[in-house]
Amino acid sequence: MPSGPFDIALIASGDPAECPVRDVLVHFGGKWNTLILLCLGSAPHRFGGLRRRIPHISKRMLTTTLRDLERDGFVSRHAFPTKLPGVEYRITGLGHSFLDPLYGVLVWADGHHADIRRARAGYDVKANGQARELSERQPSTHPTR
Amino acid sequence: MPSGPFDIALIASGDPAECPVRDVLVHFGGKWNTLILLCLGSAPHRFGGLRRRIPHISKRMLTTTLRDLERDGFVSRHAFPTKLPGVEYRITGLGHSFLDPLYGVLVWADGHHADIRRARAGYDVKANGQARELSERQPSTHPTR
DNA sequence: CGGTATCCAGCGTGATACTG
DNA sequence: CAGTATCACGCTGGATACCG
Repeated sequence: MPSGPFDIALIASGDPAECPVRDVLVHFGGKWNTLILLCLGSAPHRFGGLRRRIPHISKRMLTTTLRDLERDGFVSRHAFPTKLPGVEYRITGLGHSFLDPLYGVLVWADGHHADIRRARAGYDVKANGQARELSERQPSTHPTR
Repeated sequence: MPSGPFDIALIASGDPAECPVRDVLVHFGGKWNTLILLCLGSAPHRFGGLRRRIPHISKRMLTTTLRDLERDGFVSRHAFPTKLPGVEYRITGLGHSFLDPLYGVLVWADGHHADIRRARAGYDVKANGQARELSERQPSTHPTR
């Protein structure tokens, strides 16, 4: 099924605000979104718990990303009004259903990581070789500034 | 299968350059990457052909994104040295295999678009309501600049 | 046709300090 | 504990002009 063409117009259609797919792709673009979703997918977490499980995230980015995910209905926030504030984040049904396609990407990434690195290395040596070739023949067409 | 937890460390591990998953997620993050991949997935395209099929893309962004995809082995470039330059871009085996997880995401996005919009609208009215409530009680704690 | 070069605005992200 | 406020900065992407 996934082998058929997908309608380009669905993504590229005029107004970006009207595009369904971009709304979703945003959650891949963010640096922390997938991490947080993955964490919450395994179990509910408190704010501090998330910070501990996600190595380099700052409080600010954790907050803003959680707000984003909450806004789009991927996670829900539950604050219990104890003396010291305690807040738990859980994944919603919508968020959970999103884990399936996400895992698909992750599995692919894991399986093809080596291929990508190899392609990249090959491309880079080729690019460097050409640059050297050019600069040897024409010391400076563009005077480097 | 996709229901099991995925190792967070795989994504969050110390050095970002060492992370396999981020290498792939980059291709979702870019504004044009998925569009181009989708186009080339249906058939090989010339540079100009891609520009025509992807509404608002500039020459610069088309070039840079194609280079990115080429570097990572998703597409290949074939220039035939005719009088007027002609260049064809094709999707590679690696790129084609990536279409499967990509379609997974796209299908999900299409199916849950309405849910996201609804969640977003609900969140926004709630946020606005709270803001109004606050400003009515305390005219200006922070003098708004 | 298929690009490069250059400049620039905006946004995403990080660091730090303060708050209830 | 769970944030918010503020500033700084780099990178992405857009506009424009030029090139072989």
